Amino acid sequence: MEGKNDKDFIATLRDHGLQVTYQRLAIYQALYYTKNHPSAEVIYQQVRKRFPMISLGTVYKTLEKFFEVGLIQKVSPITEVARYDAVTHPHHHMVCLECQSIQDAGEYVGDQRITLPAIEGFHVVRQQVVLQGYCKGCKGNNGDN
Amino acid sequence: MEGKNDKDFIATLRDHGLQVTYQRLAIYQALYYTKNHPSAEVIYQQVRKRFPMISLGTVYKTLEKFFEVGLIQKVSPITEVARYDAVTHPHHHMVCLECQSIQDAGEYVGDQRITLPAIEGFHVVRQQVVLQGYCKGCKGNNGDN
DNA sequence: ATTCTTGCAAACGGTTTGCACATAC
DNA sequence: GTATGTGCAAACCGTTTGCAAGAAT
Repeated sequence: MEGKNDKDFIATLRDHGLQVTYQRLAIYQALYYTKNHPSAEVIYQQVRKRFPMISLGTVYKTLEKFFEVGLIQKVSPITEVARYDAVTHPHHHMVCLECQSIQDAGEYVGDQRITLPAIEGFHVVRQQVVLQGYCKGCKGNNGDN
Repeated sequence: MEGKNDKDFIATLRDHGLQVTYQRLAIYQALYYTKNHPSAEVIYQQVRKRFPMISLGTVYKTLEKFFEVGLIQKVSPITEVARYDAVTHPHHHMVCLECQSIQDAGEYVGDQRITLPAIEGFHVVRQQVVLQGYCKGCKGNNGDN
């Protein structure tokens, strides 16, 4: 996981059906060697050190492309815009990937102990399970995955 | 939970230390009687049917205020801007409420069966646990909760 | 009377888009 | 040579902000 050279990265891009450019290489490497889940802006600043002529637009387009072919993950936001809920006690949500609807999915956060390793040093205030998928109405007409 | 009248709603607002206006009443009622987790825009359109002079800015300010005093919940987005991750296999995330940093929190989504009732009709593609709290560096200097 | 809220419009910031030029294959 | 990607700048859209007028206590 450490000793990856340019050839490996190029192969990875090709394996995902992507045309290889040095911009894509730089962007993927920058992301690969970061544990921080950086934003597009942060990646842009990082890559710019080596390639000052790169544009922020390219970073956005490239990340979106990477995400489309499954090379990287988009951590958040879950929905494009903020959504509100009059129900204040903690509960889970099911978000439809097609129509963006959100349904409640049970009220078991408090009871249900989600045991995870390696959270020493992290003080948990809230925990929420987000289920992404297709709701009743949208099932069937899903293109991706 | 059904037979709430205006007086009840007014009391609820007062209980949360809020000054009562008909705009706030309308916004809260609109949200209260919706299971859809609507966006600010949707709430605006809804309320506008009864009060055509209301402004979108007021809806935003009001929802933010409601959220501050704990009257409603903001479902998403978890972070303000999109964040990316070269690690593609499903795993949980810890999001710091202070510095917005994101750490991985284990890779147990696949194994860990999160059993929830009432998800018939919903086809789950991904499930993710989001832990919100304070990271090592930010612990202590937290103002809210 | 004072403080808080509203409405309007402008500003803001992250993201997307259109297009001419450049590059990968 | 053709299709695809890049850079730039403008557009876009959800959200926030500033301020004067209005309403709540």
